[in-house]
Amino acid sequence: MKYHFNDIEAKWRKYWEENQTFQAQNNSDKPKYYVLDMFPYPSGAGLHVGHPLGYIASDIYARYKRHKGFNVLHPMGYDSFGLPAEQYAIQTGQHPAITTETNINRYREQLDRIGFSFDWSREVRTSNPDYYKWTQWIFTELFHSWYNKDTDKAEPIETLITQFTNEGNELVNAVCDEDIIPFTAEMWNAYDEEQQQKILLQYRLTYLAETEVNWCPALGTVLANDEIVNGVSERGGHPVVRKKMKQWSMRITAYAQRLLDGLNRIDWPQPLKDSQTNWIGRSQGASVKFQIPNSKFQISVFTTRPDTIFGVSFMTLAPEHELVEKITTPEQKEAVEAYIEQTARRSERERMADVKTISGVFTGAYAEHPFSKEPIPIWIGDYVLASYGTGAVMAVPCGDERDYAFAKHFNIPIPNIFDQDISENAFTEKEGFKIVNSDFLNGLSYKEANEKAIEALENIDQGTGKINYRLRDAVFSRQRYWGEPFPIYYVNGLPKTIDPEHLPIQLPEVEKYLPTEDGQPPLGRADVWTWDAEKSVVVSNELIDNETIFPLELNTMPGWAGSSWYLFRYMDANNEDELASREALDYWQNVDLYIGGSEHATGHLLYSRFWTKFLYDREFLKVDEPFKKLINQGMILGESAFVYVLQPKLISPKGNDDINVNAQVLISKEVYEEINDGGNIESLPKPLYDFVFENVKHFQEYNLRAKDYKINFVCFKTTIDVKYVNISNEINLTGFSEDERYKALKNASYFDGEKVINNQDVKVVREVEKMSKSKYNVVNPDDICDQYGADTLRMYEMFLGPLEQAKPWNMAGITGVHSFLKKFWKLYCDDYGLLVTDSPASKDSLKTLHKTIKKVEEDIENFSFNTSVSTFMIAVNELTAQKCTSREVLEPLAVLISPYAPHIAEELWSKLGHTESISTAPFPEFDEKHLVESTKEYPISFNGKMRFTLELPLDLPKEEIEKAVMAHEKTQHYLEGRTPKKVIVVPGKIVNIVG
RNA sequence: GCUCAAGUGGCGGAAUUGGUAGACGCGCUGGAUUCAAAAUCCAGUUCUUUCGGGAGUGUGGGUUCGAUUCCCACCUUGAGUACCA
Repeated sequence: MKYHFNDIEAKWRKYWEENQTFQAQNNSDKPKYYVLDMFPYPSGAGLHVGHPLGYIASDIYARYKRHKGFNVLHPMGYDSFGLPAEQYAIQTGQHPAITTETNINRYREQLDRIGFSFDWSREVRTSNPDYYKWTQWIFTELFHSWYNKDTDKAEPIETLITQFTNEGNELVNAVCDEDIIPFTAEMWNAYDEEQQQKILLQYRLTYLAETEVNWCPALGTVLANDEIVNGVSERGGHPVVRKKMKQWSMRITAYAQRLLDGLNRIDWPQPLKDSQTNWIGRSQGASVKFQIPNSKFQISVFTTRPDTIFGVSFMTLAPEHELVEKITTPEQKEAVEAYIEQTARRSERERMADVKTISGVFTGAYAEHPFSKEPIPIWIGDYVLASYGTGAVMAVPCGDERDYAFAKHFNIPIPNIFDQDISENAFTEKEGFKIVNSDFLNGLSYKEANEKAIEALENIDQGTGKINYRLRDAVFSRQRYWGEPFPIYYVNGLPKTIDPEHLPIQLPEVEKYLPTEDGQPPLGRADVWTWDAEKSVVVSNELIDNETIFPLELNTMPGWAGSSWYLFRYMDANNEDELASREALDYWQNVDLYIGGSEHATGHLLYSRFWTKFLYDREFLKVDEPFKKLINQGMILGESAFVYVLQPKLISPKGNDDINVNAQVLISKEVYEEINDGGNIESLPKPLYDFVFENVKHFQEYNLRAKDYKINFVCFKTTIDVKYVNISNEINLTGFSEDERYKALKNASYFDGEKVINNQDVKVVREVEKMSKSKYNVVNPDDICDQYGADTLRMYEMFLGPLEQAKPWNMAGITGVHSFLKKFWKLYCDDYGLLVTDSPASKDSLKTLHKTIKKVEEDIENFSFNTSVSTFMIAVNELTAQKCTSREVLEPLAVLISPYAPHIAEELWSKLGHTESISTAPFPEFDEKHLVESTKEYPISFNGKMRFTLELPLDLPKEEIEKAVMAHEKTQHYLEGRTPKKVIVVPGKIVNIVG
């Protein structure tokens, strides 16, 4: 019986599928455990070896938990709405649903080959109407909710209407729009329906608003802040401009504090928590109002340093600030307008890149200091951002570096309110100083002055303590086709939701996936995209009468809509009446272990926490955090392959024509660096020179045009697709024949440093880069499975190093893991059959087994999967040496390894006579008694250096150990005649002789 | 610039509370088997050495009988972030 991994793996994949081995039950006496992977976007490129890394880790954990007696939910699905399918549709006219389906099937085939224990009966796809029905439903729930700051949670909009009806809005403490007009109960009741709806829209958790958005003309859509990197779109790198549009927004800011607080209760990597904390950007301080004398205007600012209020020597407004044009004096008008124009012309990119230049202009206006009543000049400057805080700052040059630089640049006074030196730099510390020159704050510390200043501001009604967040409300509309349609239609321009019983509102057919000519989103092209409010059906656009038949929303939802709640759908994936049943939600609660990449830190992971908290507030869920524990798996990098090429050329006397001579030579990196510049062939090493000269001359004999041309050459580095490179970094040039890209290289020669030789296997130079199709360094897991099997792939991916660490994919070690599995197999059977016997195991074998149980269990609990692979290797090496054939050792060993290498474990398990899947077997129990030793190999150190070991009984007392060591002949040798000053004996550990 | 993480053989990496540095695997060297190769098996493999030893976990200090592990300073690399008032 040989280890035919391909047959074995196919057999067990089939068995698991037919027997639904990994189907989770929604009611069970066992404790529950929910293991989830971040679901993939099914791209056309398929999976590469980097994708399954996290899936393998979570699968090992899920299988381990099953052995440990848990009812495990371990599902998989697809985040199947998204841009690439739509881009492809635009280019080819192919419906995105079709490409998506094809891609999903490819993913599924690839996933299946690796032997994951997913419960596929619960698969979800965000683009499936049965699924997005509930995404739409959650949207309507958000629409019909408001955030009550008094109860600190979301409530149904009805509770707000009741308050309006009874007492108006003055006592309402809600998270809402800023420009709310106060009204009484009488006024509310007198408003017509339309007026009331307009007001309610200012309170809803999802609302329509003119928003300044990041518009990407090239993609024809709005992007979220986290979809923009360095001022260009994350996908495609297209420029992004600011533009005002009517958009759906989500009032995530209502949850800012709770999103922050929740971080303390979840087990996530610190860097991830840090980036959410930064993204939310809480800062505590005060809001201060500065009056502009002789006018009705006042400037409101936010400051984190109210203690420095007496250090204010000017104010700066963002150029976009609405007061700028109102307060600018006639004398300064020209300069101000010129400056505004100048900043508007600068692109976001420029403004970001250029942090050094200080610019600004005086408006001519003055504000009044709230305490000293001194006039304060008001400037504008583009270092103040319109989108943060109030778009205005009180500038304290002695305590803030930007204010300091600005003041220095424009010769504005810098009053010092610290007992510190500020002649060179601003003093920005918050400790180790006393306030001076500050009236009633003199002599106080930061903390004392802060409190006192806020109190004083509140007393004169010029300010109040305030907490500010950097987090903005999330724009929720996308001008896209391939996304969830909004369940919204418009009556007189006011949005109304479609009742839940009529959901889902399915995506309409369109003939093209582009925006319309007049700039409407692609859904503007649909002919049947109108809501009949009486019959509750989508009907043809011609029927719009705005009485019973109304236009539907043309935007679609963003990618994060479907992924914000999918974890709950898996709990009851096929439920047609609810998002998931109450019982399923109560039983599974939330995800115990979530594994995925760190790129979702401020997108998916923040939004899904927000939606979970909302669903919790509205009592659909019993938990308010989606993912209890989260692990970021490190990226697997590709090892791109390169060769250096010398290309001989012929150049016409005038230099206006050149011909590549088909006599390329591959050269080493060293030679390349020497002759890098190209040019005259006289500079080449002799053998190369001869080769080039001979070939070019030969060429010229047959090409009369080139007769007078000058011989020249260029050198370049070129990428070789890794599929042409073998495990020893060699490429076979003849293997190139069918690939257009390498046609020119097919017949290239090779210069080995001494001579030019023909058509040899050449070694490539490797460089570590991100694994991607465009870098030709993608390794497909299917190929590994073909060659070595899924069990080898699984173990090797784990063996590469710690899960969280980024590491390059290097095939060099895979043979070691593969031969380990062969060796493991040989423990159980040889060519003639099963070797396992019922004879009792030796003491040593039991020790090996229990040592392994202990280590593997600890490793899995600590997610240290790489070290358990080594542990298995050691165990197999030892058991092979011990010639162990005992069932009492080999049977538990098969269970131990089954989370890692499930196929081989199942096969051996059935050979051992079991009829049920090994996944039902309990995890072996560790028994300390097999590891108890009677003696210890004591390391004997001299001044901390280990010199030799000495075996002594473990129960030997300290004094006896010392005696035995001192009596040893080697001790005298290492002492070299010295008398030891001290002998440290730690029983069971070590002996150290000092002196 | 700021924040965080990490620096260990030729390579990936191991070392649980401070206690035998380099487990395990790759690669390399030598050997067995073979007509030969693959595969398999055995031995060796941190550096250095006058073969007694000596040095050694990014660098320099410190604490300790003893430091890869703890503390301080610095260097390098990687990741995130970017005028946040």
